[in-house]
Amino acid sequence: MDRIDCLRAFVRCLEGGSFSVAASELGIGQPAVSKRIALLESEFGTQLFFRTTRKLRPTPEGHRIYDLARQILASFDQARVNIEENSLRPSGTLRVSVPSSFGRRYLMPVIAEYVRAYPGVRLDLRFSERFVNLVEEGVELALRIGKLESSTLVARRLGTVQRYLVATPGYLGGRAIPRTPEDLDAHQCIVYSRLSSASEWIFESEHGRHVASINGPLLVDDADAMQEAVMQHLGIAILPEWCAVAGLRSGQFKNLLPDFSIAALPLHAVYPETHWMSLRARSFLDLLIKRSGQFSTP
Amino acid sequence: MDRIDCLRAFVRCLEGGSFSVAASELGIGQPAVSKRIALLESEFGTQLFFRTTRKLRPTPEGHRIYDLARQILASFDQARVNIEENSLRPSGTLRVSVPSSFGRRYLMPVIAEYVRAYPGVRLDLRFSERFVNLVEEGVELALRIGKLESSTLVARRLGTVQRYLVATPGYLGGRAIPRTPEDLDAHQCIVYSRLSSASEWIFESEHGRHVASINGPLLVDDADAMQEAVMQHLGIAILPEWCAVAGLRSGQFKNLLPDFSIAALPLHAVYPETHWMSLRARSFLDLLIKRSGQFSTP
DNA sequence: CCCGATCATTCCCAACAGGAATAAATCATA
DNA sequence: TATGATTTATTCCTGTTGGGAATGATCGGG
Repeated sequence: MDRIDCLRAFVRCLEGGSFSVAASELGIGQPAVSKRIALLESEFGTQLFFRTTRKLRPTPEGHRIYDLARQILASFDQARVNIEENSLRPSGTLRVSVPSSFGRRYLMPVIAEYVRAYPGVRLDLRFSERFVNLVEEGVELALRIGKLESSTLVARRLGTVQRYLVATPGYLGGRAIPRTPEDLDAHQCIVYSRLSSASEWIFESEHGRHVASINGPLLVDDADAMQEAVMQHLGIAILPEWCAVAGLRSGQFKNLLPDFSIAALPLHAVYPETHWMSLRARSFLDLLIKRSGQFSTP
Repeated sequence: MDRIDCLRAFVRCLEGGSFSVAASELGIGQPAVSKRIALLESEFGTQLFFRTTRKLRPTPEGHRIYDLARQILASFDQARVNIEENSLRPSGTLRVSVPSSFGRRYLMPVIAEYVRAYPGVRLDLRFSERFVNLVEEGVELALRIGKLESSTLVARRLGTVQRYLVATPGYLGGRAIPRTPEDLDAHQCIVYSRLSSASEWIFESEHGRHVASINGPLLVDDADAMQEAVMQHLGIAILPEWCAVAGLRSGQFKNLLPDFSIAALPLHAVYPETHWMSLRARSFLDLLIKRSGQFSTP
């Protein structure tokens, strides 16, 4: 028997002066009220009402309990209201894990829109290339680029990230421009260390699959840093589109092996499976989905 | 499911950082804890913990609920303690209904003893000749003299009140002293109006039962007033022993018809039947029983 | 003295809480 | 990579219990 309900019944009885009235107010039968009061009385080991079939008068103990019951019910209802009113409008702290360079480049407009739309939410952006443990860090939503490791997380695909093999004319000057993946063997390759394919790059062409084994001198775990390294003429790298496009358009970067395609990477939002996804996370995800067209540069 | 217990489980989980630990602390199984948290989550419509099998971290809503839950549990436990500590020692207001003159004469020593013994109790003595409605007036215990009307009250016999037919020499002077009940017809009889036998007095002798019909000019509903009337030489009255004895001993009163006995009246303590008689009432009743020997003058 | 109102009790049924067993997941370690 | 230990979720089963209808008892009024 729910003691909150018992206390509620008790309060109604005391205020209404009758078990039957309280019963109909509570939408239950009169026997239920009798039992709830009886249960409270045995719970506290004391009588709460002097009562006959006609009169109902609280005992001194009843009066004492009444005050405390009001307090308890107020706290409980406050808890409910507190939560409910905050579930009409997103609120609380929403912690989101975002790949650093992707986030900085593509996400900021969405972030701005979200922050403006939901002023009740405190957004805690965690930029990181790592696949953080969501639960441990209290992260409700994460964006992830690349093939997902199997997990219990729910994944929602948001888009696709194209990648380009690029280098600067400054680096290429004097070197033989690669025509096939195999030619990369003779080049300085800058490797993104977080992908599983760190030691080999895979290309597809009409003739099938080509695997180039890489022995570059530089491993980096940040796309922006990799782009910077390319701009410093340090070598050839596979850059995600948001790092490559500007340079390609301006002519700073040359797109190498244009006839060989590099597998695009999927972009996912992932989150723990739960019966009760918070509204703040839900609305963030919805906004991500709505704006997912912006996550690539046509 | 008791939401108080659910909140308790929730608090233990948050503080202990684990469902299992909370379960063993609460002396229940781990599945029970899982279910209680799940119930709270559906109650509030929000997730309370980010959790995997290894980590447990409260959500923002969980934190908010935590504070309120602590408050609720504190109130509840306070209610319990409040009541329990007051049921070790009698406390509260004990309202007792007492026949006026009997109470003033015989009860005061017991009252004094009770008040000294149980300083936590506020004793609310209601002197009245009426048989008050206990529940309506919030009276937990009543002393009643005379035959009890049938009722649902529990009655505990405390003793017997002897009655005497008395008058003053001052009244009798010049009149014929009654020798038989029938002689009372020629006398001024002072009648106690509360007894059912208001219009006739009944005597017993070795020859059987005698009924004297009374036509006194004075009806009184207070024994002390009746005694006073006798002392004013207004007539003959049946006085309870505590009103009669002093006068009889001092010679102020003459005991009439000594060969005819007047039915003694029973003295009862009555109280509503209840599963949870308060300790204050219980101890008062116990004291009454222990001291019931004082309720007559040998 | 009967009638209406009210509370307590009984009885029955559906719902549910609780535990054991099991599944699933996570993390550490070999 | 595989295994084991630990922890939570789920399932299934059973005993308990909450709830209502019906009934009984009591009170107060006409």
